[in-house]
Amino acid sequence: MPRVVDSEERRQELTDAAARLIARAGIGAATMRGVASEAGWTTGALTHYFTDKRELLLSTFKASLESRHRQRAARDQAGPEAVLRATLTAALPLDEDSRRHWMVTVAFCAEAAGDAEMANAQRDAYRDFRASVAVLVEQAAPVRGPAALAAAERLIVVTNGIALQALFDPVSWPPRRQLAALEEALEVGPAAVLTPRRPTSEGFDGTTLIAG
Amino acid sequence: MPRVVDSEERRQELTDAAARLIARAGIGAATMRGVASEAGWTTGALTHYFTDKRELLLSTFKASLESRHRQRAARDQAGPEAVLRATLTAALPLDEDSRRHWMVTVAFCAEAAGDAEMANAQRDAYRDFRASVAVLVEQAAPVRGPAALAAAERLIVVTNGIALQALFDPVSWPPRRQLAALEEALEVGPAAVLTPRRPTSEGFDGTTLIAG
Amino acid sequence: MPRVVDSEERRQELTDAAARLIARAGIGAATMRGVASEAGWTTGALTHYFTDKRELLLSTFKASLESRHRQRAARDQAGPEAVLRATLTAALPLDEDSRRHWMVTVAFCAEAAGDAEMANAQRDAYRDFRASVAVLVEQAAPVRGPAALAAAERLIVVTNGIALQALFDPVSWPPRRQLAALEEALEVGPAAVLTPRRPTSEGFDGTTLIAG
Amino acid sequence: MPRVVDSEERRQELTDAAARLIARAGIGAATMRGVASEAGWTTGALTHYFTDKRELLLSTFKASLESRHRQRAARDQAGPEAVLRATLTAALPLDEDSRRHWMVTVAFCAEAAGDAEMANAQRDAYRDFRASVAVLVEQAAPVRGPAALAAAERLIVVTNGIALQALFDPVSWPPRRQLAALEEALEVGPAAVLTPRRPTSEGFDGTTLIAG
DNA sequence: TATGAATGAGCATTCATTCAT
DNA sequence: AATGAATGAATGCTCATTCAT
Repeated sequence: MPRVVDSEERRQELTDAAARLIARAGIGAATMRGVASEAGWTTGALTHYFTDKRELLLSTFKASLESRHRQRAARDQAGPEAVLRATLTAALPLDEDSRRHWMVTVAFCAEAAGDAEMANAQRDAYRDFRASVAVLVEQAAPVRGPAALAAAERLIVVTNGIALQALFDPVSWPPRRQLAALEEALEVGPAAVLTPRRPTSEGFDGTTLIAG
Repeated sequence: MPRVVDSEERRQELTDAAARLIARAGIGAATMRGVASEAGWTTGALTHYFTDKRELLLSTFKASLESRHRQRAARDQAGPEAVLRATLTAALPLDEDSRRHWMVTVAFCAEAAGDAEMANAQRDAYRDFRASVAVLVEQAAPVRGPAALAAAERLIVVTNGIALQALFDPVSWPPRRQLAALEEALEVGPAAVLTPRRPTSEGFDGTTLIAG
Repeated sequence: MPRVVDSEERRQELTDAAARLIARAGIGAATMRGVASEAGWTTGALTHYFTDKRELLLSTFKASLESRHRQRAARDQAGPEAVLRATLTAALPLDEDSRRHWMVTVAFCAEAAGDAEMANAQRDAYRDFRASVAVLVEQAAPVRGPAALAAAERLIVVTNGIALQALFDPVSWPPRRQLAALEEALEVGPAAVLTPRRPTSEGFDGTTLIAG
Repeated sequence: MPRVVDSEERRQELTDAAARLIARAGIGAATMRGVASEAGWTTGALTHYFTDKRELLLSTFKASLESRHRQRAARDQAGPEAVLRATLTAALPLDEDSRRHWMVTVAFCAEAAGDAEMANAQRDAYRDFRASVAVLVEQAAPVRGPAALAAAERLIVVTNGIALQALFDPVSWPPRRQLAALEEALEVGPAAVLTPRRPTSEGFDGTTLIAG
């Protein structure tokens, strides 16, 4: 009998390394050698678990999504409003981990152009997320069906918009600002589905932070 | 006597080719050979106008921005509200050209990780855009200073959020839907700075479109 | 107690798979993985029975020879003329099996260049065959000693010449033509050691077959 | 203007190196790096002139044939008997050069299995040779049409048979013996189309040479 | 100015081989 | 006996880059 190995765990280990590398040094640095080295393995081990680089990248993207989903599921015991808030919050690049997911997503988008399968994977992931948020909206607010889906899209518009700016200009968009902007959108305007959590005196005023 | 060549025009020609290639086939296809071939030149011509690949990419990104700015400037004769609308609209991937700019931006973001100069170029481009929009807001609405900047950010949040979803799922986000979503955000909620243009019965209901 | 395994039988099984693969897909396809897969085993099993790839190839060549010898021995009960005829006939690529032996031989020749041990194995195999044929000639015809050896060489010249052409152009050299050409050489000219078997009206006229 | 290079000459230079390497160290040694090194160039130069390894191998085989043809053409001024003799003689591995052609041919055969295009190239080369020899037979002997083609095949059978044995066992088959065996076949038996050149007392007795 | 020949490092991938189980 | 995880060197090939013309 050969050495017993948890194949899925090893794959996870390797896609984690790939995600780290992509987030830290760009998609261009995500070579087979680079990923193997980041993971502390050899290239041979990499090809043992992934047929080729494309599959590694695809798996890295999917694992990154899985990881977000698992985090989301872990919060499912709270009330529906809290869960919706937490779900959208988890989609913001607030810490190293979520920022990494965003970098993987963007890198994957840049790589997916001209690759139908990758583009579809990304589109499906987005639609899944939209559907999940719609369900949460139905649970948290008195909207149903198409209206819930439209509300979900409005919320994702705001979340993604914040995330992208934070990705481009992290200094101007520290976690506190991202959260304030999301909170405001959730409570005011077309994306508003939640009642204000607290009469925050802080507001959404980023200008004082654009020092750098 | 050497042939007279408009150096700037040639560079534009080459960065256009690079942008086309990146948008069509992904950042991975943007090799020196590939870009030269797309432009109808040889690699030698490429290295004649750009010291190396990095400069080519950086120039492609900057040229892509320039191109957007030029389009924006071309509309400056209209009223301030119209100019603001047009500016944000121009930031949406509504046609081949603007979609190309977005793909370049995303590719550049994926490439910029771990490259301070590239990351700064992207951040500065974002800040320039924010400042431009803030000026337009001051001209179009009764807000000034930091409040105008915050309003600009809100508007960019919405614009980028729509753009990113449209990039991931073009089928669900045809031009008409993108415009409706932007219009709604401009007129309702925290990002609202404009008075409704028309009592549109259409609204922002994407659900009927999410069939495919 | 370890499983009881007929080691020799297993080696035969593996070299057979190697021969099949070489004949079907060329020497380049004869990788350790490929041979193991063709045999229905893993690479580990392969290295269990052969110290390395070189030994596998050498064994495959030798096993291919053994197999021919065994077929020859099986016919030894017939009269000397028939045995000589059968021996040379068996050296022609008339069916899948003998064609396979020829492909292994050729592949081995291509591989043996620059490898003294392999080259010697091939030379010795050739000399063994020559000696065997010489003995059969002595039994079948009234020639002895050096003259029998020279006659054997003449016969092998013809046999190999037919075989090589049949290998290059199987369509022009179907089994019937190969046999006719051999028969003619055995009965006429410098290689003739046998009396004509039958006054064949067919003759050796390949031209009608070279249509395709 | 770039450096002026005779592209065809360079290709010839590279395929020559490949042929040398294949003959000296076997088809397994004919790697891109190995061939480049043998030729005194880099791998980059190799891929500049050949799209991939397969094309290099195919070109090497074809160039090897071309070379034989050129040598044949150079003798075309002599009388028809001499030309036929010279053509068949040139097909024997008598010197380094012709031996190299044979090794390339054999290596190519081992590689061609499972590659239809390569196999066809080899078959066509064989058929071309057969047709050429048939023409020479018509010029040198009073046979025409199908009979000439059959005679050509008989001669090639002998030539190839001698060559293959000489390839396997060069010590037993020095040039003198190869020539004697060919001469004998040309003048006696089914392949005889020529009148004896001289009443040689030497005959075809290889046995005294099989010392080593 | 522009070419394309040439470089050689680096790429993804395949391979023979080792070895713990 | 047999597995298959793991290695790392080597492979074919692509690439950015240089440079003589």
